[in-house]
Amino acid sequence: MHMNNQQATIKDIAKLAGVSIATVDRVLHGRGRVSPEALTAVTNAIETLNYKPNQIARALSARRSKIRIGLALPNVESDFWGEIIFGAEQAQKHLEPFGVELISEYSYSYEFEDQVKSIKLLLERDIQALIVTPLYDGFGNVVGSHIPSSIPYATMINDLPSSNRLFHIGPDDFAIGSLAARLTDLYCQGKGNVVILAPNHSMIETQNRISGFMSLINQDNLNISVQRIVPVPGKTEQVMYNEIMKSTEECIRQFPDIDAFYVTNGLTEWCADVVAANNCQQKIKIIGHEVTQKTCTYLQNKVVHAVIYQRPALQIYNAINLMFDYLIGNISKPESNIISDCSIIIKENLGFSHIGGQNNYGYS
Amino acid sequence: MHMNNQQATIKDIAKLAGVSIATVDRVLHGRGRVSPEALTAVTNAIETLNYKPNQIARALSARRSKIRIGLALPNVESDFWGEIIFGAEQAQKHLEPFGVELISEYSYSYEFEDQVKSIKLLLERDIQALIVTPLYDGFGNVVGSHIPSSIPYATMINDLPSSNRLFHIGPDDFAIGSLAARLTDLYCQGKGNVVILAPNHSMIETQNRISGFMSLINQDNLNISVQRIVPVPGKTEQVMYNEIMKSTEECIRQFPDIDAFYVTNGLTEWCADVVAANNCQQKIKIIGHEVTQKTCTYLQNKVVHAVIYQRPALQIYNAINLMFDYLIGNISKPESNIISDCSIIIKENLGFSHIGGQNNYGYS
DNA sequence: CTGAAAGCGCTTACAG
DNA sequence: CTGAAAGCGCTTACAG
Repeated sequence: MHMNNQQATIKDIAKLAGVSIATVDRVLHGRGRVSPEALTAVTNAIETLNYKPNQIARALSARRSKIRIGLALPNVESDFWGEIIFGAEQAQKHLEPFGVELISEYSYSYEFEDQVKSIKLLLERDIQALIVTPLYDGFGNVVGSHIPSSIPYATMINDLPSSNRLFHIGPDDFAIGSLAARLTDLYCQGKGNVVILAPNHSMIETQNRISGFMSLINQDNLNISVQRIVPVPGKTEQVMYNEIMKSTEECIRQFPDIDAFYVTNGLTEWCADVVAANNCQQKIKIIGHEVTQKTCTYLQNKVVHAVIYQRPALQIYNAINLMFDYLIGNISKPESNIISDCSIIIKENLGFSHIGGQNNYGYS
Repeated sequence: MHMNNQQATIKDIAKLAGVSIATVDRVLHGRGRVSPEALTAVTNAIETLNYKPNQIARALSARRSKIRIGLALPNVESDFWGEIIFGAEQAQKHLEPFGVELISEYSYSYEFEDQVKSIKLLLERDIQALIVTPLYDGFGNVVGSHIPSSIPYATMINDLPSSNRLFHIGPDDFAIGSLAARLTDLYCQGKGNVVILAPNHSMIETQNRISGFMSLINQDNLNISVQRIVPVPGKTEQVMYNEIMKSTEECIRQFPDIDAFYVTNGLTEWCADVVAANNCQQKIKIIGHEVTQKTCTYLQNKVVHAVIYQRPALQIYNAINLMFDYLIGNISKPESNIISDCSIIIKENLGFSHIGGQNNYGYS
């Protein structure tokens, strides 16, 4: 006898509906043709027994056919994208018993064309879904147009809002820009001259961070004066590296009464290199983004004062899991825009913050 | 033919070792008697094929016998413990297909004796493991002695370091005390008089937070002067509520030049109630712990300035999953002391911080 | 000490 | 349109 405090199984509803489990399965997935009578009988049985498919059994069974998810990612700033890769590996490990295979293609620059190549390669390998951090060229072209509509895809970190992506996961850039302004205000003790260093300046994400930054200053009437917003050019690690060093150096010269740098992206450590080299760390605070190994040291030494950490490993881990749940039918349609939880990292919480995706039992 | 890029299964190693899968299983779990020859053959096969048991299949099979995990938790401050319950429900949902059943017993006070009763009730219900936030009486008695050694148990939030608990998960209280001092310093713009309000004052966790707070002041030579440390008595919500209101009121009277309160525990909102009622929010900053609904409002209104959030839902979610992994043999011995990642919550990141365990795709 | 068999709950050909 | 059967990879009695 079936205990009624147990979860009903497909067998239970087959029995109650007076059909075979194959028919129940057909109803559950809406595939194959089912007679109207069978359909209602099964639907009712599902209702009365409050049937929830067992995901484990579903997964074990699904193992017979591999699920391939492609990842098209830049691999430029090594700490940041390395953490993404780590998160993908965690997801891989977690989903391997479910028959999931991840196929990665990296572009070693922020060039749009490189990414288009990556996506082509992935599509040749018979992937069922794709996760991409979309890059842009200067002409409004987006990678979405290179993905056939049969392949569901998600964006991560950078969005393609008007595309037909399945979902996007990433920070609220405007909000973290405001947060950066607050941190700047706090570390400047309520008064200071700031220069904003903006790599990837033309990207909408960067623009939003800057807007958020300016907005809080206005809204809260902060005594923070933005001396200049400096676009830092470059689409490869080497060029960006040289350019941000140069820009930092110039700003230190040009603005002798500067109190803080706000670096809008993960290149914070290179700005810090220059500030430390010029021995200005007492005078100039640095507020930035992301956590790299060197940034940790600079936080310890009080060269960098606060960074906003978007937890890249967790983002891709979640993106992959969400895509899997979608492919396997656990969820019919994910939330379209998932805002990542970003952490404030300062010297005093560095020790217990789960950096690099390590030690987070929530996903390992 | 077995593709060598596929994970080996128990069948593969059985074939290679020339035994049945039952024997392989015996070797894997060290149960039953196995001949030395079979043992080495299987061990070698496992080695050569780099065999990893499929957790999904294991779980599906394990479903035939329920796993019962007991939770002995206080349920006093409703927002905080409510979030714990939410996290447990998430874990329940996640692990239900694995045949896991959670059995909760709550104590509606922080009284040691109430918790001992809870544990007795749980033990009567044939649980295989236990997770507990241990309470203390005034005589050094601990709940560990009430748990038979056959039942593995974990502590959460409060530790029993010298007990034979399997693992502990919780914040580094000393470190978050230091973090609180830094936040106080920042919001006081580098100078201020502080009163520490300390509910659960006698608990080692509270003591550690206070030590951490004082320690950073000394170590970094902060211009923060702690006017007084006020123990707030009470072991039930009602009493604690009255007492912290009273203490806050008295401090506002007694220390007219106070710049900030540091509330060492999750009762921050009640301190804020009094500060707001006395219209002191312009003058007195509040730094505290945990996030409640009212605290969110107070953060918005700048009555409370910063709280340190230990993510209770995530902690119990992780504790339950870890215990499950241990029971099912996925991990032989968890790390003994797992430091939770605590978040800084301020007005500017309230909007995108995943509060209450909601929206965290890492565990739902 | 060992192996054949049934079963966990689902999916997927296959044969009607 | 429908159902019996095999299978996903493991565990658990049961019979030798």
